Amino acid sequence: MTRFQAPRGTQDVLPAMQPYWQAVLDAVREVARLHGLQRIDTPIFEDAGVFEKGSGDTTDIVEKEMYVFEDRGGDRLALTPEGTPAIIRAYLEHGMGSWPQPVRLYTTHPMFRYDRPQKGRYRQHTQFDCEVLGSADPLVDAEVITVLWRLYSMLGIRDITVRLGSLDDLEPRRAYVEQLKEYYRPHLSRLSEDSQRRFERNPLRLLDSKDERDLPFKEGAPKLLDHLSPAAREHHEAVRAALTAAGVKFVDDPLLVRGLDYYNRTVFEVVPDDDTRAQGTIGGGGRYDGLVGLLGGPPTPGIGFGTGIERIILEMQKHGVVFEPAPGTEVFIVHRGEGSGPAAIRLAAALRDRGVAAVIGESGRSLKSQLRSANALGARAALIVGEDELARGVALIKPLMGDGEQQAVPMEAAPEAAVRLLRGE
RNA sequence: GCGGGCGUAGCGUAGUGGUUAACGCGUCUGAUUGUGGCUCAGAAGAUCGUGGGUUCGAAUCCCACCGCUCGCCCCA
Repeated sequence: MTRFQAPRGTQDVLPAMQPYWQAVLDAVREVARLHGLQRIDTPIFEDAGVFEKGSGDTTDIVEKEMYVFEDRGGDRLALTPEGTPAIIRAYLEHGMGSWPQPVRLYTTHPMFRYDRPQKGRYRQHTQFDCEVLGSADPLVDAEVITVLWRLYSMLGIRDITVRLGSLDDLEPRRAYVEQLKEYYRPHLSRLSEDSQRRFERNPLRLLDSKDERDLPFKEGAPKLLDHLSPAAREHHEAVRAALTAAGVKFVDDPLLVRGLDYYNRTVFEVVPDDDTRAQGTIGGGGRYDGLVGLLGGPPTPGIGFGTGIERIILEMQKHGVVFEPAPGTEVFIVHRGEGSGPAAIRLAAALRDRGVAAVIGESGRSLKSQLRSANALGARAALIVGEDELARGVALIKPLMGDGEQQAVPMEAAPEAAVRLLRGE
């Protein structure tokens, strides 16, 4: 009999890791409140078309990483590989276009991508996703970036930089890409295999190559940021000015290209200053003014980001963020002998009615063993109900912190006595 | 999809051709009959990732597969 394992690229979040998750989720909630973001939850799976149309069916995410399946009714469904198209689907489905604009939404949602796992990359991960729909204002771009910035700072993550780029609008970008291809075409045979592929598939990525064979050509290549259309140039400058005003540490990154087709104008990533690996990126996003239209809606501008909670936690650990053990059991109920079980249950219920965390020892274990459990759980007091106590109608209350004496109290008064003891008499 | 590293009790490790695979932590039990932490004693817990090969003999050497992990492509 082979034992089961968690599927490749998935992980169990064990109790010891929960404080990190709790801290991140708390911070997400708080930063969302501060920025006026409203929570939305979309299904784990969607019609596969939402992503094929939305994310773009030539993107890696859709082409090689999406979990697609047919359900018993014959519908083609996909496990959510990224949040934006799903949220836009909901925006359109529920007529959010007639809510006060812009609509500011966020979620934390599991994402699924069939990819080779490695540090910071999993087949199931969780993203904090934020989307603001219905505004083309560059101030909104900056505001969205400050959501990320504030979140990271709340969590003790420092030494990070926002990389800021602009992909211009669709038409001017096409012209630029032609220019770029013209520049590279004569050198094609001397480029790396990766870059030869990029030339066809995603020419913008040519500039992002780290291969030695490609480096000599990068220098003279036309840079997107130097060839922006006037409107995109103005937008980009406005975002920069706003980020400066907000105190966000950022740099222009003329090579920033993102793996999704729908972005235009502002794109950004947040990377740790000491991490150059691709999956060092802890968050990223951009503007997508054409996407709502692609999904069948009226022309509606939008911008958003995703940030991986697992990566945030890795970064927190790198920064030495640690948590006090969460306060657990307050009162441990030790019981022994005939009829003590129901008495213990009754005590536990009475304690919980008073808001006290109570755990009952296991039947049949010695007092010593049960008290050891109490100690292991960090309980601050024990209530002991044995044969003698049952016969006398009392419970023993024993302080486990400090050096108080244990004493007998009437059974009915025991819960209140425990509460008083926890309060410090 | 490509390349590197690693698989020994729940966890961390030792053992690198020779009896019943060792240690620490953790778990459970006990230290005069009903009392935690510290200490002490004992116990349970391992098909040495799986399968094949070499050998008188394999955790140890070889091969394949599986898994984990790190990096590349790409992404959070």
